[in-house]
Amino acid sequence: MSYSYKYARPAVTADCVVFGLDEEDLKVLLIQRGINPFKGQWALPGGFARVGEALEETARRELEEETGLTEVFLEQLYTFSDPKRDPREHVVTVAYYALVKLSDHKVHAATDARNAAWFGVEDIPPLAFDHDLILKTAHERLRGKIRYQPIGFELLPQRFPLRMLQAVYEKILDRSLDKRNFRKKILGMGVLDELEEIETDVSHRAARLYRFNKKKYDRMAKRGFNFEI
Amino acid sequence: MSYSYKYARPAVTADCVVFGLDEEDLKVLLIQRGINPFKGQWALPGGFARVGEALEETARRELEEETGLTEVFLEQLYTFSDPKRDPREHVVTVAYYALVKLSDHKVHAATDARNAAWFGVEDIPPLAFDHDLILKTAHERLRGKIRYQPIGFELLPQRFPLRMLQAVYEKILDRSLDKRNFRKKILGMGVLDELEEIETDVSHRAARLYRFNKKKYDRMAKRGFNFEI
DNA sequence: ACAAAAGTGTTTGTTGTACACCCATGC
DNA sequence: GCATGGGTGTACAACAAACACTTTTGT
Repeated sequence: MSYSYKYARPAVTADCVVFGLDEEDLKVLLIQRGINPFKGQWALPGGFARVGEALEETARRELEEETGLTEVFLEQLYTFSDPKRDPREHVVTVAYYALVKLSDHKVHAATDARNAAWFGVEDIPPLAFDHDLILKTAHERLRGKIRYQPIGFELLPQRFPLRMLQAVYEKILDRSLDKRNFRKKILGMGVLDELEEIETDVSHRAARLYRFNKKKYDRMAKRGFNFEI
Repeated sequence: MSYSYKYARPAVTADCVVFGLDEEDLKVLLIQRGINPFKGQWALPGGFARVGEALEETARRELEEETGLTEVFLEQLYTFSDPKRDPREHVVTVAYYALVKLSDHKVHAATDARNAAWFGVEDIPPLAFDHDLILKTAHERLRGKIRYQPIGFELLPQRFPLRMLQAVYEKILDRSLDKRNFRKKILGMGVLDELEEIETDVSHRAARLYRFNKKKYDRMAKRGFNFEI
């Protein structure tokens, strides 16, 4: 069985750059390719589009199949279409980036896909295809976007101490921030709910926990409020 | 002759949202479709990708074929892949937006394509496919991007008075700006060359002309300078 | 002389930035 | 009692915003 078209068509794929954050680093999820080309090399999770499926669905489906991840924050990044980016033939790939709460998802990735692993963004092995370029583009987008969109929360558990939120920004922007100014600014925005809870299992004074209030943010955004760190 | 593939493939197209600015309005270039589907309706210029051609090339090629425009500022916007966006079959389109200096290009569009025309962004006829959505997305992108990237100059002739630059911002951001503050800010950035020339053929005091100095801007940007209006 | 737009500074309020200490808790 | 991070305020500088009049030129 095969499919015929009057004119030649490029193949279409979706690839995902999945970011997670742990105690040390900003991390990216890679899979080891089981087939040629680039068999055995590390690559971004992704795969071929099915007809009748929007590309975001393709990205989510492949992500689940290859890494077990579901229900992650996912946003389109850029479409890469250099005809030589795949040695086999012209393959257009629509790249997405995802942000996951590593605390929730660490387990899944390990169970569902033995050949998936997290790598520190500063310590990435050579990647298949043009995936270095895609990764670099995603990293730049993340750095740019985190400053004026409230996406940093996607990397944290729902309840988090301010220290962790500050660490998200410091790790992604790659510079240190002043604790007092950071708190003043983020609390001043009024998009965080102060919870009654405090941290547990820490070997020092426990910090108060906060939660991002998306509804409040959406209401404020509609009225012209601009999130910005 | 036809082309066969083991798995079904969506078709791939590139579409362009071409913005221009005249004395009155921000305008968009549309073409009237000569064939079905949507024959006779207005649509964004664009067409099918060729294998071996990067999609930006597709966009530029179709733009020239359909409207006569060449060497415009062109940047990828977003990829639209809803399987129902084309009634015939699943067509993934990679959308671009272009900025043109209407003063230079007005003529070409008229000669090379009788069925191309400029429409004010607030006065767009019903468009084919999901082109309204693409246009809306492009307009939002333009509004967002012009504030922190020096792309407004792409809509002006090389030499322009500050009044015209201010008008670019006012028309795209859709609000009025204070003349003194605007001049202070843009001149303070040091990315404009003050020319010896002044306007001609105006029925009032002629303004000094300026030119955007891209080299200076690039150098400053590399050192962390952020353009922002 | 009139119409049209060019060109120009100052004041005020707001926001960003820099900076250091005491407190609570677990070990 | 010590180590670790939690939590807090102030002063100064930089930037944004509001605002009005004189000058130049063409008709």
